[in-house]
Amino acid sequence: MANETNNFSEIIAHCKEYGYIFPSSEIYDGLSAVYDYGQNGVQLKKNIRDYWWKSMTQLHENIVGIDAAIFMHPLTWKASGHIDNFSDPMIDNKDSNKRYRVDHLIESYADKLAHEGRKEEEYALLKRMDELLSKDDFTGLRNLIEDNNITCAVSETCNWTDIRQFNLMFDTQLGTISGEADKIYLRPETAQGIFVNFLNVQKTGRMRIPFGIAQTGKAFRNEIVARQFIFRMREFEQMEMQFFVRPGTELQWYEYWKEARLKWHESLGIPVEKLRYHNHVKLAHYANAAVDIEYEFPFGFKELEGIHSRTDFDLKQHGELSKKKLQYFDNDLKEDGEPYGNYIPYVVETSVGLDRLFLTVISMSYAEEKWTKEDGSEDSRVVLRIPAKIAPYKLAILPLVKKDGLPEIAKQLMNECKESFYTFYEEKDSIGKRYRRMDAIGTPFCVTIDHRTKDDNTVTIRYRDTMLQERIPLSDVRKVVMEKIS
RNA sequence: GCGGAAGUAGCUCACCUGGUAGAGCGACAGCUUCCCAAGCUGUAGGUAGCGGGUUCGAGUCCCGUCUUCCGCUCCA
Repeated sequence: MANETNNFSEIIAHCKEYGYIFPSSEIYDGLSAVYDYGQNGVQLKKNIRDYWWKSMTQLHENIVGIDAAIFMHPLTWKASGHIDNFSDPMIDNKDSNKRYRVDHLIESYADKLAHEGRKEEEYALLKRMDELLSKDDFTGLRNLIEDNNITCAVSETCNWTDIRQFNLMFDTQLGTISGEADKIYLRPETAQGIFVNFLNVQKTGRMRIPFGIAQTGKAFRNEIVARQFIFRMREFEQMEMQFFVRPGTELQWYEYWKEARLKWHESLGIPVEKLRYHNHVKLAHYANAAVDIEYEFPFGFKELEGIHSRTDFDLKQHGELSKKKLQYFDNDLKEDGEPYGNYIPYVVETSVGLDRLFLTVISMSYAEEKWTKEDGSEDSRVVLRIPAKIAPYKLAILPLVKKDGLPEIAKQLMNECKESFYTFYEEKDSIGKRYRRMDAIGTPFCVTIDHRTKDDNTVTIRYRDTMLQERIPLSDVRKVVMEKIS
C-alpha cells in the first residue's frame, strides 16, 4: 500500500472534485486568491475550528472567547500601526523585474555610503527619504533614487518603474456617501478586536491575570502575491488567542505557549516530523519575541501559526489614542508584601490560520495508493486519511443491497446515530464502489448491513485507513464510533 | 509584478496542416452481481475561458483580456 504521492495540483483538484474547496465565483472565471468551502470543506473547517475553540476555552478556565465585529473604528488601525507601518511604497526594476520596498532600497544604498565613510551623505539621504515618505511623495522618492543613481543589485541598472503604494488593508465606506471621512477598513487581523475589548471582558468576566481572550474570525489582507491555493488568501480566517500577563513574565508565558501550541498540533494528528519552529530574527514593531510553527506543505515548510510576545504595545497604543486607561489592578502580593498594583498587561499571542490548518490536514491526509490484489490484478484508491475526530462524515451506513429490508435497517441505524455524529447513507452501486467514494471524502468508518444482519443483528464495520473489516453487533455501532471519534 | 505552461462535458483528454464537437471515467434512472472501483440498458450534460480580428467558414491562425499551475520576486 505504498506509492503515496503528494502532488499539490492533485490535492487541489481533489478538493474541488469532492466538495471541499471551490474557486470563488467560478462561473465568472473566479476571483484571484479567493476560495469557497464546499459541503465537505465547511464541515472539516468547522470541526477544526471547534477543536481549537474547545481546547482554548473549555479546557482553560482562564481563557474566554469573544466575537468582535469585522468593522472597527478607524483609529484602531492607527493605534495598531497598520496604517503607518504596513503600507509600503514599492518600486520595480524594469530590467531585472525585481521588486523592492522603496525604503529598503534607499537604506541599503545608505549603508553603502556609510561603509565608504560618507557619513554626511548617508545622513542627508535618509533624512530626505523620511521627509518624502511621511508626505507620500512618490515622485520625490523616485527622483531621489534616480538622482543618487541607486541601482538594482541584479541588473545593476537604474531603470525603475513608478513607485506604487502597496496597501495592506482593504477599505470601504461606512456612510451612504463615500468620502475620506467615512473610510473604514476591513480588519487585517482579529487581534485588535480583542485588545479594544480588553477592559470589557476583564471587568465583566472578573478575569484575573494571567488570562486569555480567544477569537476566531475572518480577516482581510491585500497580498502582494496571493497564491498557493488557500495558503495565502485575501480573505481568510484566523484563530487567535491573546494571553494577558504580568510584565516581566511574558517570556515565560511565551515559552509556555510555544510548547503548548506545538503539542496541540500534534494532538490534532499532524505528524511531528512535518512540524518545526522557525524563530523570527527580524521582529515586528510590536514584538519582543516571535516564533512560527511551520508545517511541511507540498511546497515546502511554511508558517502555520505564529506565537508572538507583543509586549504592552497594543494596549498602550489603544490607551493613548482612546484616552482610556487600559490597565489592570493586580492584588497579588509581591515578595515585599505589597500588591503589584496598576499596570498595563503584557500580551502573548497565539495566532493560527484556520485555512492553513485546513490545508495542512488535507495535505497530510491525501494519499494515492496502489496495490496488487490476491488474484494478481492491480487496484488503487485515493484516500483522505483525515483524523476521525475532525472528518466531515464519521460514518457511512450502507445496505449491501437495496432490497430485502436492508435499507430499512440501515435507515433505522442512521436515525439512531445522527443525533451523535454526521452519517452518510448510500445504497447505490456496488459495495466496493461505495467504499471508494467514502475513502475519497475521508469518511473513517463504514458499516454494511447484509442478510446476516437480519439473522443475528451484526454488521460489518470497515475501517478507512486499513481497509480491514470486522463484525460487530448492530446495537454497538453508535457506541463504537463515538469511542473512536472522541 | 516578471518569465514559462495551460484553459474543449463534473473529471482526464482527443479533434493531426481551419470545414458548424467526440471518447473514457463520473453523474442520474433502471436491471444484475453482492463485502472493497471500472457488468448491462437508457438519460442528461459543451454556443471549446471571455472579447475582438483574419477568413466564404475558427476549438483550430492572429491580437487583447481573464483565470489557474510552475519558477522568480515579495511578505506583517
